Amino acid sequence: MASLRSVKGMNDLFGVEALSLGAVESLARNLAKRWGAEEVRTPVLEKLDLFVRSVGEATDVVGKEMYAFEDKDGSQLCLRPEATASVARMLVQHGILRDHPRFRAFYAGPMFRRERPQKGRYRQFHQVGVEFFGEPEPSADVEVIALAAAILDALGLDDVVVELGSVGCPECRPSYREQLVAFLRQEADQLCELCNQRTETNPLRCLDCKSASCQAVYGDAPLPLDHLCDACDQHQAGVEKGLDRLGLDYRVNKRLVRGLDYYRRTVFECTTQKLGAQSAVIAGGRYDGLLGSVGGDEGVAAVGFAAGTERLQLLAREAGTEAGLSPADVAIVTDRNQGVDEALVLMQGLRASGLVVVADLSDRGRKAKTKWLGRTTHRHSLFLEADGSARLRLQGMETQAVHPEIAAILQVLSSN
RNA sequence: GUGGCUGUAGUUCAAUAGGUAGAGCCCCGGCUUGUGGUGCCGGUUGUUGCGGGUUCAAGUCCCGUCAGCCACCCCA
Repeated sequence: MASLRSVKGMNDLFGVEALSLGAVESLARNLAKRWGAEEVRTPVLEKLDLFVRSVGEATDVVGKEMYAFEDKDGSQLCLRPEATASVARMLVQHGILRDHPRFRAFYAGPMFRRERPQKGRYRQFHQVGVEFFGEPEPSADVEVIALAAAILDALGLDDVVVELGSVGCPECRPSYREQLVAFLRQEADQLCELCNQRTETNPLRCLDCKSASCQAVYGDAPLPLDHLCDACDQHQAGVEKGLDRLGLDYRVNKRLVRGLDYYRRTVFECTTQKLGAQSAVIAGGRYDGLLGSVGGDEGVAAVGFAAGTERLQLLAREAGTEAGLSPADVAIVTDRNQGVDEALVLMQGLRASGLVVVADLSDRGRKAKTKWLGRTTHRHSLFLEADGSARLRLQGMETQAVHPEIAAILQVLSSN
């Protein structure tokens, strides 16, 4: 068995685990619908190149955490590490934007990243997310953030903070980046080894280094928000104004950056202190131009976010709002294996009328069956006696004898 | 990829200074209670993660390995 265990970081889900993960997904799905998003499903397996070109080859997600392999025909495939690139690819491949120049997508499903597993982080994990395509205006950013906030709110999560920032656009980012790199090089001897590496590979990410000594230096660093071009600046102002108008709480974080290359302008993150090192629960932003990197129209705007489903679930558990297993409507028990056929007919009828029915029709003893009833959650129970009579018990009510008119029982139960 | 902690029945855990592996829960059966998680009796379950080593003898010591958890990295 040891060798047949599930793969490291990939978990079997059953009981409340499976149920509450599904509950989080449908909660997000229902809310996304209210925002006009429609559900899409894309394959779990994609061409490796899709992520190399959109997410970025230099990013950790693509560079070191991807499950990539060669298919039998020699093509390079991988398990998707995220879904945004896939959705973008889908839109281009099917020319969806011709019919729907503004398209809002919702998705839910498993993603794969080969990292060391820990609390709230698994190699196969789940995300729910939305992408709004073809909407360049700040109001779309506001709607996206409002949806993220609505999901958190619906789960009763009030210790999650929305942080907002901007990483600029191809107009203003290059010059800002140069300034930042110059600053970093000047302070190189003050910085940690990692930040010195990042200075060359991804300087923006230095800004959220966890080292206290680095942060001390970054107090004087040029920040992206202070170096936006006029257009980005106005966009940012528009987003903030919209959020204010809706009364949504957020905190402007001047040094908020992203790990994926495709972000432009707005970036935001919903964070918590309750998941150990995994503070990000929902993260997103704007990625205008992403369609260009997957072979589509460069000019198409896009905003969206992805939420870690397990992380939402874990937070709901701590908040006491996690969905639990629901009780059956009726539990049926026979006396030994007497009256099994009658029981089957009854169950068929009850189920046809929409009730959840569980039963123990085995030839086990009365004791075993009453024990079973005792630990099985249900609203009503029906003890079918060998003589054809039945005892109906409503939860919390006294036992009462009932004659075996199935129709009458059905009526009693379904009118409840 | 790096570091720390852990690894005994399905599960939660025990096992004095190394001496032939135990308990609760759960599960199964019976009795009792005229029938709802009661009480009593009985029963099943383990290559003590795996592989080496030290020893007359290792769950207990040493090495390795794998797995889990937590942290770093990174991210949702």
